[in-house]
Amino acid sequence: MIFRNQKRFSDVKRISVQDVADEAGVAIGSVSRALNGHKHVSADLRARVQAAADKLGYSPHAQARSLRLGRSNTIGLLINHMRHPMYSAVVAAVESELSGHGQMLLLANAQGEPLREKSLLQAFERSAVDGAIVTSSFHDADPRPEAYAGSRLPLVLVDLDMEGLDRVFLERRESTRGAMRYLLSLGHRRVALFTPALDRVPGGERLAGYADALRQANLRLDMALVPTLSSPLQDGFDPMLRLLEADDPPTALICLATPLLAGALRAVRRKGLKVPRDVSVIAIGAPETLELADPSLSCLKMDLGGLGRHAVRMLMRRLAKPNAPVERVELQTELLLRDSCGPARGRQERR
Amino acid sequence: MIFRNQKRFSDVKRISVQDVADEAGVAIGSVSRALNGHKHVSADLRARVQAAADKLGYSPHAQARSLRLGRSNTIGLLINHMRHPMYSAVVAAVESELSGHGQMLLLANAQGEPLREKSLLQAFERSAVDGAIVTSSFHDADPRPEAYAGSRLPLVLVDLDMEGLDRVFLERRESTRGAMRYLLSLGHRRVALFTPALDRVPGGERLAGYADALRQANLRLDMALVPTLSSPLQDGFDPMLRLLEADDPPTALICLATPLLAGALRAVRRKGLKVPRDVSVIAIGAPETLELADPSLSCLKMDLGGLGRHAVRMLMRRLAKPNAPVERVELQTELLLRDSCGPARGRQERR
DNA sequence: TCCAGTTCGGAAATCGTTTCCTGAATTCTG
DNA sequence: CAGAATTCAGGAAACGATTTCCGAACTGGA
Repeated sequence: MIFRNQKRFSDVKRISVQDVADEAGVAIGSVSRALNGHKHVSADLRARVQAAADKLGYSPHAQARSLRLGRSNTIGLLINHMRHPMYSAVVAAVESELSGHGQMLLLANAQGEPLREKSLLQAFERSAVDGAIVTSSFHDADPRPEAYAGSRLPLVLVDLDMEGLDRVFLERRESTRGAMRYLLSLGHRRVALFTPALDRVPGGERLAGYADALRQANLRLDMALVPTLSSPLQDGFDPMLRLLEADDPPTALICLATPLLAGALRAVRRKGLKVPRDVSVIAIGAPETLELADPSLSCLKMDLGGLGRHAVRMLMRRLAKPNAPVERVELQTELLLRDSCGPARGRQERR
Repeated sequence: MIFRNQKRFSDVKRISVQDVADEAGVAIGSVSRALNGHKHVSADLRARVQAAADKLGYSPHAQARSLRLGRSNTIGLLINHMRHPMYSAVVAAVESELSGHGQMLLLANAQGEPLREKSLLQAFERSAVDGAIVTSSFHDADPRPEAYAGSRLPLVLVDLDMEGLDRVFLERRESTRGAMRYLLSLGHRRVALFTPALDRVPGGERLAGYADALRQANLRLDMALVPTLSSPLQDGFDPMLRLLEADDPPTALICLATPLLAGALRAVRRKGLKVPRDVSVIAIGAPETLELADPSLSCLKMDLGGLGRHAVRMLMRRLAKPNAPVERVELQTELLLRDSCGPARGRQERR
């Protein structure tokens, strides 16, 4: 008999401040003042109202309250690729950070479609969220300033460095250069780089760092080692196999920690090669997602939690002081050395 | 000059149905009727109103509307462990399914704390979500019927089989028995089982299936092979190492695909053992999260997407017909054989 | 001509809350 | 003790949208 079952949804009326007022025998306005800790409320009234509210199990209707107050204590989080491990980590971080601020989280997924992204931002406005955090995954070469700037909402951009808006993003160029320099110092001369969308910001930055290191070492940039990949969710098997079967195969790989990496490692195994004996590997991603790999993979460690935490902090700051100067935070990316890199050997010696 | 920057948040007034009415030179009621597709609205009026709305960029205030309408087109999703790969997959599935229904998603994380879970359900009620999907991770031996049944919201339970509420959950006992039987058929006699919280539902079911298989094979259940694990996020290294260094070490492992598995595999490597030569492994989890493992891991494949899809479908159904009979869906779990299991050898032969 | 049906304006009620206004009661101040 | 200041609480307005009710103007058909 615990469950009155389906019927319970319909037959329970929502109790309002009016009901509490009736119960306590006071005016409706007094209830509100008593519950919201206004000054100029007698202890007696406060107690009576509190008792009545408890007895009836009253809890204020958030929508009505936010209609009146003009704020909802809810923020929107717009994700572009939920399946991308990077972004699920951001969701987790944002949620956890937000709950500490007494805010709720409205989540939406634009799936990388600019149109959908725009309509979701509008939906956020309609829902009267207080602000929104937007993570862009597939950046256009020219990001979409009109969509963001046209929004009436306070926005924080995650992982997209766009003028005029609060934003937090990961450093990529310098750290990729560092990873590359490390591999070069081990004697590697042919290093493959697997990162999608080289014509857009994240991929472009990595390519730039990669090229920087080659230039500094007076080595030629061979774009055959940097295959064109459309999506981070693409399987890396075919591209890697092609490279390994080509004339002058790579002895090392820098690769985004997505199915790209899983596929690339499969290709390495398929060819009977070993990491790090034959191929050194540096993954780009969160160490947690690399746990299953053997040997443990060296990686460029992206601070995904930091993205979420800073985004929330920035948004709260913006809500508190709407006219504060725009903030721009670049999170450092660290090269974490583990067991997947070794000295180059093999083919080079024949030269 | 595209960005009027911070000031744009304050100086743009929200435009209301009244503004649209003025712009179109019609009455406020007509605007509402025109936009909401009422009958008895001339094509001319409809066009004029639409034009005015577009020109002003009007979009109705969701809070005000839902206050009046009594529904918010938002549903709540209560997660218990965002970091658990299982639940992030459910989030993704729910989000994607929901967007097809024109609903928004309010996300909250109870972090496995019953108190927090209860207060979040209340927050959902306050937020006037139309319904909620609740995923329980750490089930109490006796789940929390009072919290769920006491809620005024239409609820769908994910992965918790509780009478009286719509629910979808994974089959565990039978599939674990199947995995175990398979390992026994390969000659394994000592199989470790790594699944947390044996005294609660998910762990208990698996243990039951494990024991079933042993009983059918007339083998003794040795609880030394089923260590007590407090959390799925615990590292499996220590427990596995202890087992491998004990007198009669396991030759196979069935393990939840979380840090438990990553740690257990590290322990296997640490002892200089190989999968599947020395230790056969069956993971319990989503194949996507196992991609990096070498060799590729056989697994009990949980249909996480199915959990999310069914949950949304059930909730939509419940909202449409509040008095429909309670629905209960059990999703089958499939044993996916890959390269991590082999015949038992070694120690057994000495017997 | 009359009646029924369509179309739209205007005003008012409603959802549940907070806040402003106002008046009464009480306390302080000189 | 009179006047000023403060405290307290009731009543009503406001937030923005939808909906209902009523009435007026118009159309078309019998």
